[in-house]
Order: sequence, then C-alpha cells, then structure tokens
Amino acid sequence: MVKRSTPCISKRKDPKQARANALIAAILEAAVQVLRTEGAMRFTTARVAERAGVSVGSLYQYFPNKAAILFRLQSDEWRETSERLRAILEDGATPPKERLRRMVHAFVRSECDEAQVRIALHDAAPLFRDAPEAEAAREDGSDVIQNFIEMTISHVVAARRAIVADLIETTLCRGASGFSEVERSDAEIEAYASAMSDMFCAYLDSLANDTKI
Amino acid sequence: MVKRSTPCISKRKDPKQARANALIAAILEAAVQVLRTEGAMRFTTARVAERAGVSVGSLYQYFPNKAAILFRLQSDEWRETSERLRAILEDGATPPKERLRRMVHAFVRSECDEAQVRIALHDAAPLFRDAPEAEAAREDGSDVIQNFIEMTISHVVAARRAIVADLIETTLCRGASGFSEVERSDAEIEAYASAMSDMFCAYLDSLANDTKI
Amino acid sequence: MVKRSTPCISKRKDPKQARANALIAAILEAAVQVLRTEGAMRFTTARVAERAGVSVGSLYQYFPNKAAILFRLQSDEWRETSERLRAILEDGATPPKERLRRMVHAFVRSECDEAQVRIALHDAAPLFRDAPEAEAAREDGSDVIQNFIEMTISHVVAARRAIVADLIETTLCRGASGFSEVERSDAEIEAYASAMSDMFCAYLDSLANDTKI
Amino acid sequence: MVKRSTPCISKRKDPKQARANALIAAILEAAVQVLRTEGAMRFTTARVAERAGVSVGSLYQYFPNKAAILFRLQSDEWRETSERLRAILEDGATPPKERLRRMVHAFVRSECDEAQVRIALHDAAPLFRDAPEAEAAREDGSDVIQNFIEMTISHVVAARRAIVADLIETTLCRGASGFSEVERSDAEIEAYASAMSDMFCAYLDSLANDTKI
DNA sequence: CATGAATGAGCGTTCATTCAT
DNA sequence: TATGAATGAACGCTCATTCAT
Repeated sequence: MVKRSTPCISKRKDPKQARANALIAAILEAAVQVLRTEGAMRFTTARVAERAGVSVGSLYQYFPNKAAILFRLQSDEWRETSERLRAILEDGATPPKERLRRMVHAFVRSECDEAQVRIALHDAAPLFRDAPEAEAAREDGSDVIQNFIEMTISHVVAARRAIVADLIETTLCRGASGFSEVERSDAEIEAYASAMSDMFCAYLDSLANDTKI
Repeated sequence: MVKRSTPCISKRKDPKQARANALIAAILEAAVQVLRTEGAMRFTTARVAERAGVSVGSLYQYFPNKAAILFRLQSDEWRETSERLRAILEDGATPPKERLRRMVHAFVRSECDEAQVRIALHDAAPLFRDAPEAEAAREDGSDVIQNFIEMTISHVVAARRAIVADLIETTLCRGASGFSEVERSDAEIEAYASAMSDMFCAYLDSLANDTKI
Repeated sequence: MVKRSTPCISKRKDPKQARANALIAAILEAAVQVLRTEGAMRFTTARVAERAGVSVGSLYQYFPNKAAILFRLQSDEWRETSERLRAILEDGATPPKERLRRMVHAFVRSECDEAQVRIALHDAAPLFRDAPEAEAAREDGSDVIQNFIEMTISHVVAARRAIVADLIETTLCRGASGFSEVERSDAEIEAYASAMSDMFCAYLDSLANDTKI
Repeated sequence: MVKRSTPCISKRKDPKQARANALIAAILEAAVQVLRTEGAMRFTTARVAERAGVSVGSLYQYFPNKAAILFRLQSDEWRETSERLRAILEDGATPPKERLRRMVHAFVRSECDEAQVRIALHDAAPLFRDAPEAEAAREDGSDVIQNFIEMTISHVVAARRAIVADLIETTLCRGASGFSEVERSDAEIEAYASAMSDMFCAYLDSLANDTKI
C-alpha cells in the first residue's frame, strides 16, 4: 500500500585508505552527536557535516544519502550488541539460565546507555528500515538470541520453538527499548532486568515440564 | 539536551454542531487513509484536507496543528483499546488467568488489525508524544492493564508488584507492536498470543509460589 | 509605481439604530484592545470580532474591511486631537505664544498617552493611508495647527507662511510621535514639550524680526 | 504587553568569496527594487529571490530571515547617511551654523531621494526594529547629529543640552521623513530645508542668549 | 577528491473575506 | 440581520541532493 522510497543504502565505495576511514568515523561520530543533542527531527546532512568538520559533498562521497548514515549507525549498533550478547550466551562455563539472566541484564543496561541516541535513531527508523540491507542486519542480530533460546528448549517441537524464541527476543528488545524511554536509575535497571529474567525463566521452566508438546 | 517543539495539541474549538462533528470525523478518517496509504513521512495537512474533501483552512479550524490530528488518532485508539481490554479484564464471571489470556489475544489481534496505520502512527509519534496531553493519555491506557495485574498478585509486596505490572504491560504493548510489524496470518496471531499468555501465566504462577517476597 | 489596493474604506451603512451604534462602539473598543495587547501584526478581524463578542460576519456588516476599522480608529483620534487643539488655540483670552506652548504640551502629552496603541496604529497605517478618505482626514487635522501658525505670522509672505506652518505642524506631529516611542516620565514629557515650544517661539520670533520677507 | 517575535537578524555566514558578495549585493538590490515597485506589504522572500535571479534557498544562505534583509537595507542606509552627515559636520573650515544648514539640506535631500523605498522600509520596520541589533544601529546614527549639537551649545547645562540635541535630531529625522512622504520638487526641498535650518539656528541662538541656565 | 553554493519542491500555517443557514 | 464555517492563495522557511569549481 504505502510507497516507500528507500533508495540504495549501501556504501558508495570501499574505503581503502586510512583517510577515508577516518572521515567515515568522523561523520558517524558527528551523526551520533547530532542525534543526541538535536534529535531525529533536526538530524540533517548539513548539521552532520558541519559537526564532523567536513563538507556536505564529502559526506556524500561516503554515504549515498542521509538514510545510509542512519542505517550504518543502527547496523553498527546491532553488530556490537549481538557480539556482546553472543559472548555471554556462548560462555560454556556458565549454566544456560545464568547466561540468559546475564544477557538480559546486559541488554537492558546497554539500552539505557545513550538512550537519547537510541530513541532518536528509533525515531529516524522510517528512513531506513525498509531497505533490504536493514532486513538482513536485523536478522543477524535476532539470530544470536533466538538460536540460544531454541537450543535451551530443544525438546520442544520446532514450530513452537521458533515462536518461543521469537517471543522472547521480541520481548527483550522491545521491552527494553520501551523501558529505556525514560531516564532510569541503576537500581531500576537491575530490578527490571531481574523481573524480565524471572519471567523468561519461569516461561522456559514451564515449557520444560510440558512433556507432551 | 534535545529541543522538542510540541506546542499545544488540544482541540481548537468545541464542536457545537453536528456539521462540525461530521467534519472532524471526515478529517480523522482522511488522516487514517493518508497514514495507511502514504505513510507517516507523507502525512501532510494538505493531503489530509484534500482527502477529506475540505480546505486546509477548515482543517485548521478544528485542529490547531498537524500534531493534534495525529494525537487525536492515537488517543482515540488508546481509549478504544483500553475500553475493550477493560471489558475483558473486569468480567467477574471468568477466572483471572482466563481473562488475561483473552485480553492478550484481543490485544495482539487488534494490533495486527490496521497494522499499516498503527505503524505509521508510531512513526509519527515524535511529533506529538512530548506534549503533556500525550503523557496523560498514555497513563490512562496503561492503568487498565497494570491495575489488573497488580490485583492478581496482591500478595506480592507493592514495589515488586509495580515492576511486574509494568513489565507485563510493556511486554504486551511493545511485543504486540513489534509482532504486528509484518503481515501475520490468523494462525500466527493465535500462536503468538497463546505463547505470550503462557509466558505471563508462568511468570505469575512463579510469583504465587514465591511466598516470602 | 507601487500598486496599492486600498478598496473602499467608508462606512457600509448609516447606523440609525442604537443597537448598531453600540455594536460599532464595541468593535472599535475591541480593536483598540487588540492593537494595544497584540500589536499591529496580530491585528486580525477574527481577533477583533472575538474580543468584541461579535461574529466576523457582523463586523463586516459595519466595516467593509479590516482597513476601515483601522482608518476609523485613526480618524476618530485625529478628530478628537484636533478638537482639543482647536480649543486651546482659539482661546482668545490667552496670548498666542502661550496658546502655542499649551498646545504643544497638550499634544506631546496626548501622544505619550496610550503610546502602545498609537504605535500599533502607525504600524498599520500602510493598510489605510492611501485611501482618499485618509487624505481628507489628515488635511482636516493639520489645518487647525497650520491656520493658527499662519495667523500668528500674518506679516510674512504667503508662500513662506505656508512652509513655516507646514514645518511646525510636521515637527510637532512627527517629533512627538518619535518621542513617544519609548516610555516617558511626566518630567521628560514636560521637558521635551517645553524645549519644542521654545524652539517654535524662537523661530517665530526670528521671523517677526525679519522685516523684509 | 505586545509580543514581538524578531528572532536573530544577523548575518548567516561570512562571505568569503567575491561570488558571495556579488550574490548579497544582488539580493539587496533586488530587495530595494521590490520595496520600490511593490511596497512593504508585498515584500516577500520569494519575490526578492526571483527578482535577484536566485533561488529562495540561496537567499536564505545569506540572510537568516526576511527581517534580516530589511534590517540590512536599513542599517546600510543609516551608516551611509551618518557618514555623509559626519563629513559635513566635522568640516572644521566651515562655521558651525553653516555646517548645520548644509547638514539639514543634505539630510532632507537624501530623504527625498528614493522616497518610495524609504517609505516602504519604514512600513516594514515593525519586522526588524525590536531586534537588539537595530537598537545599536539606531544609536550610532543619532550620535553624529547629537554630538554636534551638544558641542555647539556647550555652555548649556548637560541635562538641557541632551534634550536640545534629542529634539533637533528627532525633528530633523522625523520631519524630513514626513516631508518626503509626498513627491517634492527641488525648490520645495530647498525651501523646506532652509526653513528647518532657520528654525534650528533661531533656537540655538535663543539658547546662547540664555545666560542663566 | 573536496568543496560548499545553489536548487526548488515541499511543508505547516494564517487570515481576509464570503455566504449558506 | 446575525452567524461562524469554509475557503484557498499566500507566506516564511527547510533541507536532501547536485555539480561546477
């Protein structure tokens, strides 16, 4: 129904030179600052370029359009987060439930970190989320969590497993995102993450007892 | 840090006549159509007025600005939803757990209904969510769910109860919202709502066993 | 060169009924209030009608357009002022110079009275000053002063007399207008009016000595 | 009471290149033309841009808003005028009275020059006069005249001197402005300027004789 | 490669005036 | 006669993107 533009979002060139990389880093850093201090609605290419100490033209050398900058920010963030979560979830020395709790805490905490930027990025999502690259990036991020969940309930039939994994992943991401929309104290963060962990554990336990399906 | 504009969002005049009410209805209906067919980014007062078969001037006679139209849509939706949920949750003839399940199903279903519009409205939220009226409207909506949850776990200490209620409400709203972002079949909807209900029930059960805190 | 619209500015109907007169008075009073509290730029027919407790339609029954209201305000003011000045200037019991002094004081004082309104009215002048009625009204106002001046220097040749009268009238009106643009204390007003009177007297004296022309 | 907007009025960027200077000049020239041929009420950024053969966007690259263009015109004019007057008033080879006469003639003549533009600029004054920059610019312009007057009557006590200087400056500026509102022949201009000079001289002479105060 | 001036469609909003009721 | 809803042209201003230098 809705016509969305979503032009190409990928990188315009493979930055071989350190110079180019530095420029890209400067632009991305500036973009984060603009998002934080001005919000999504005032996120303009001119403002980003100025804050990065770069001309608009140069900005457009490395990013084909405004959406690409935002997408890059988002996908970098997704990659970093999923790496961090992966490290926690794949720690063989810790029992699965404990890993889940740690992961939830880590995620909620990270969402509350730089919440301003995250909110602004979320507000700007309509500009980039419909690009095919975005779909792929999202997929990658969810997989880490979903694979872990599916593994811990391997006795459940596949169709159900997928739903459970999806439910938990969605609850985690969206819930934490909603939670972080207002300023939170460390105590609040811990309490919320604990409650969410409890909920997940109770749910997974209930599935373990469920011998029939 | 971030400067938000959000001027007054309230109604411009009290519609004394049926004519005015019809006009407002036409504008709101047109707004929904624009949101559905064009998306948040192309939601302009001119487009809404045109689709409503009305001049921009007339539109501005009933709404002080663009944000007010969007806010009205959102708050109408919140009110309707919370009424529907309230009816389910306050049905004394049904056991609490069953009421919770029904509520979750109803909510997930309603989120998937007109998902296009809901998504667009959500995208447009930055335009109105910081207004004081929005805060109040949000509050009202959450209360229905949160009060029900708090009642069903009245044995839990107050501080924890509030967190649990918040967690469940957030999970429900954000989770359903996330779930509805892609087209879903009825079967998927039922499966997801069931899983979410299971999760909530398992969590609440686990709290019931928890006799100390 | 400049194309100015200036449609008809005269009264639309001769208000025979007290009701109509009351309405007109209410509108004019409201207009003054709007001018005072909102300034010329926010002087709109809707605002005047609302403040007058009258519908826009009614307002347009008695004034053909916005300019007409402003013009009416201005010409009423001119008439009142010139009446007051005439009373002073035609007071045969007082020596001419003294009459001049009194007139100057009265004028400067009246300009500082309700300066806010006067400034706003002056700002709005472009809307009505090019109408033929305005020209006539202005003429009437100046005549009082100019005739008096011309009388006091009847020994001077006509051509020069006219210039002197024009100079003094302009100096008085414009000077007082400029002076009143900032808030003034009574003492300042007296001092300024005295200085201006001195200047006029000195000038007129110098003309008296000037026997040749 | 009255709410005035007047946001920043200063220049948007420092024109580093000749190109930019040419553009600014073109915009200002176009602005003058629009003012002259269309009047203040039809002075719009679009019209100025079009007349300048430039896009609105370019216009806004050099001026932060419409008021800034008008203010620039006004302050350029004030600066030029005060420079011209200063040259006359500081000419040590000419007796003070003669300098005063020349200055008055020069001022009245310059007011009658391009009177159309001056009137329109004056009409547009509400848009920029409340900015702090405007206050400063006005101050600068008045000083030239006022300092000269104060110098020529140094024997008068300070408080009075200031009033006299203010009176003369106001009379000159406002008077000439009022005089120039209708088309004037060279003869009329000379006659009026002479009369005004006579008035000033007579007044200053009368103060000189005034040995007591 | 880098620059940043230039573009111009598009936006949200206002307001004098009309006219059906 | 009174009303006030309806109109829609016009305004000031923004910003993603391009391209001549």
